[in-house]
Amino acid sequence: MSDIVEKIAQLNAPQQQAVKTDSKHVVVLAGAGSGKTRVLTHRIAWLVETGQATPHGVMAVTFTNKAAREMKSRVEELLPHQPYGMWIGTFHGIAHRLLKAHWRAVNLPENFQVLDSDDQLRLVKRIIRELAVPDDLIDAKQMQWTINGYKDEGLRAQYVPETADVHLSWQRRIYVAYEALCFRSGLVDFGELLLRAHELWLNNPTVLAHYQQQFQHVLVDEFQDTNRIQYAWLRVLCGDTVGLTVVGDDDQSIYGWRGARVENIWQIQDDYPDTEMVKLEQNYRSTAVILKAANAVISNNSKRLGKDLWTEDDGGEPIRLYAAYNEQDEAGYIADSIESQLDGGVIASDVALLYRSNAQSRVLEEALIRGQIPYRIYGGVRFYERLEVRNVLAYLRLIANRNDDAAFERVINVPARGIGAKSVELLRSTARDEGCSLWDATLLLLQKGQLKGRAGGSAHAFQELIKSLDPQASESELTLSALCKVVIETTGLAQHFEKEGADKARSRLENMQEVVNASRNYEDVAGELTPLDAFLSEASLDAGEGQAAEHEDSVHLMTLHAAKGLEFDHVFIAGLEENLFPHRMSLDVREGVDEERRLCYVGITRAKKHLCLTYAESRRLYGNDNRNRPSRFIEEIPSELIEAVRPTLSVKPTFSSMGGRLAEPMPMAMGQAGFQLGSAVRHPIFGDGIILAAAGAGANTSVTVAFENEGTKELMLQYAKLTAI
DNA sequence: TCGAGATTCCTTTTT
DNA sequence: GGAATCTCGA
Repeated sequence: MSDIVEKIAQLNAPQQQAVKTDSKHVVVLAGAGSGKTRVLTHRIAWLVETGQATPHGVMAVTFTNKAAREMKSRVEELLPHQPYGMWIGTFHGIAHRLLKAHWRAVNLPENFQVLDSDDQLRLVKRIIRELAVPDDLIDAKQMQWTINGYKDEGLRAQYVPETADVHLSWQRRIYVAYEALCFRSGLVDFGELLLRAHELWLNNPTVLAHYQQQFQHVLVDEFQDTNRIQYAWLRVLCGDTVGLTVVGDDDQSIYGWRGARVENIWQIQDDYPDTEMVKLEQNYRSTAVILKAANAVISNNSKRLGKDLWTEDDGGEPIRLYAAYNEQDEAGYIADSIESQLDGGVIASDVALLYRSNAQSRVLEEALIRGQIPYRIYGGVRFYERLEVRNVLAYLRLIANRNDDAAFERVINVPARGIGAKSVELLRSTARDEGCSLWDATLLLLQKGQLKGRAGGSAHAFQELIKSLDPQASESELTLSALCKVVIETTGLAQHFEKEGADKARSRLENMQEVVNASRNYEDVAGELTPLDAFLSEASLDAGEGQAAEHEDSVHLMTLHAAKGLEFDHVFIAGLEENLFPHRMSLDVREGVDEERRLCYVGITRAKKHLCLTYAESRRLYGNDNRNRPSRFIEEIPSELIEAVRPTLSVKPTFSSMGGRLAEPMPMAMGQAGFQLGSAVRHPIFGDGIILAAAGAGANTSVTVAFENEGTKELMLQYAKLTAI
């Protein structure tokens, strides 16, 4: 007890207020770097230590598994004893846990599976096909998006209003069919987890009463990211008795496009008039310069709750701004900067390189590789979303649940075993007519002898294979990881991918091996679930960001979205151009630019010591060159905070001096030499430079190169010993 | 049924 | 520009 009091005494006044308040309902508006996680963890410890809540009576909700893990370990550090039974998890994880415990009450099969977005898309496509939707009226991706949108809003298919609009009514029909199919297959998508958990409360008063009794206090992190159904779920759970503390920052709301509602912050105050609001405005993370820039940018948004972040720090290096010729130059500059930072003793893992869209990462990666700088990309294609991994998991899912149609479809013909589109179509139509799963349809057709020849034999063999692997049906006493291994080998997946060519195959095999490794962690879990079920549900609810490589000393590359919640000494943000950041797509969405600006604010405030922004005057995107003006966000930063770094070039490249020429066809000889306009090159005497222009043809081809230290020179390609760098 | 060329798509995406 | 998906011929 005295321990936690001491720790809380080290917090600043508003933080202490937020931690110790007796108010039952608290909204903590916490600016970037103001210690919101600290407040949350300390409040949990305070509630427990003062006896206002038992560990069992605390629920803490986050959005990512990573955040949940982090919170758990930090709470454990604060408390003298291991807090047993505390509910710390993601919305989806907690919902999953509830549904597993009360599957009967929400009308789900005991072994229901979580459907990830790729499977979801497949199901949607299948339904669009089956319903024979008039050609191209409905796009599957968009339909998936629509369904998720409905679910985020808490809207089931039956409640979607019927309309005369052809498009909308088809959407409604597809949604209805999709729900039916999920139900039949025992599949639950991400939105469904929340929806069912909400219905669990609504339809089962005794269950709700039980949990309202159990929990004294619920705490929510990143509250600005909650959507309607998540709030509704919280609201019902908390009722009139359970305490609720939420922490959020309206300025860091960057998931509006996914249904997040900042308004939920107001909603609490409406629902609970006694709500106390605490603002945390002192920033402990960044230098004054960085903070001023962030404040200046975000002040251009009008709809704000209004916070003014301040810091005791009063200095800081200026923000560097580099205007690159093109994305190659930009990447080269960033790589060079990082290299010299590392030479100066900076640790690679204290450096982050952020960008707006994943497509930007390739060029940046290449530059880092050239500079031999260790890096690691966060996000991008997640581990459990990789093709080979998903195939292994699909086999496992089918072993766990024969009715998992999504898994069935994925692997029935992978590796190819002679059951092609025709046969699968037959299975589908039978399944539809009989209202059964694809697995049962296969059985039925085999019995009736309607699945003959090669397809029939393969289908039978396939079913036997799955059955033989099922630990429950056979006597095999395989451990989970051994089962994984067997699956990879006996199903032929390993050989299947080996055909792909050396490099790719190796990484595929490695990833599959990684599944085997990951499964080991579930072999001796205690609980109601079998190891297989535990592993599968975890796999679908966890992005699978490698835990092992976490602490490797490498530069972090990620999108701005992925960077939220993290902090780094040195931050680079690349691609500050109109149409890229703010993104083109945001420009015609209501309040789209505001959200982009918040994203920019998030990016800037990741930096503790030093921030570098870059933009390219010309950027090759999707195969053609684009010229965009520097991002408006740059102008919004007071110029006295910025130190502009131009490439060392005597003449500033303008459209007429350089861009005009960019549009001209490049002389053949240059391409043959492996160069293009904008290529970074090295000359034995003049040093490093960038090719600005080229003229002539064949042996007479000359290039204009801007050297870092020697100014701009025109060289004959034939004689100048230029090498690409 | 399979695999190679053709065509298409391309913002972010914690779950 | 590149992957991912689709289509068509063998």
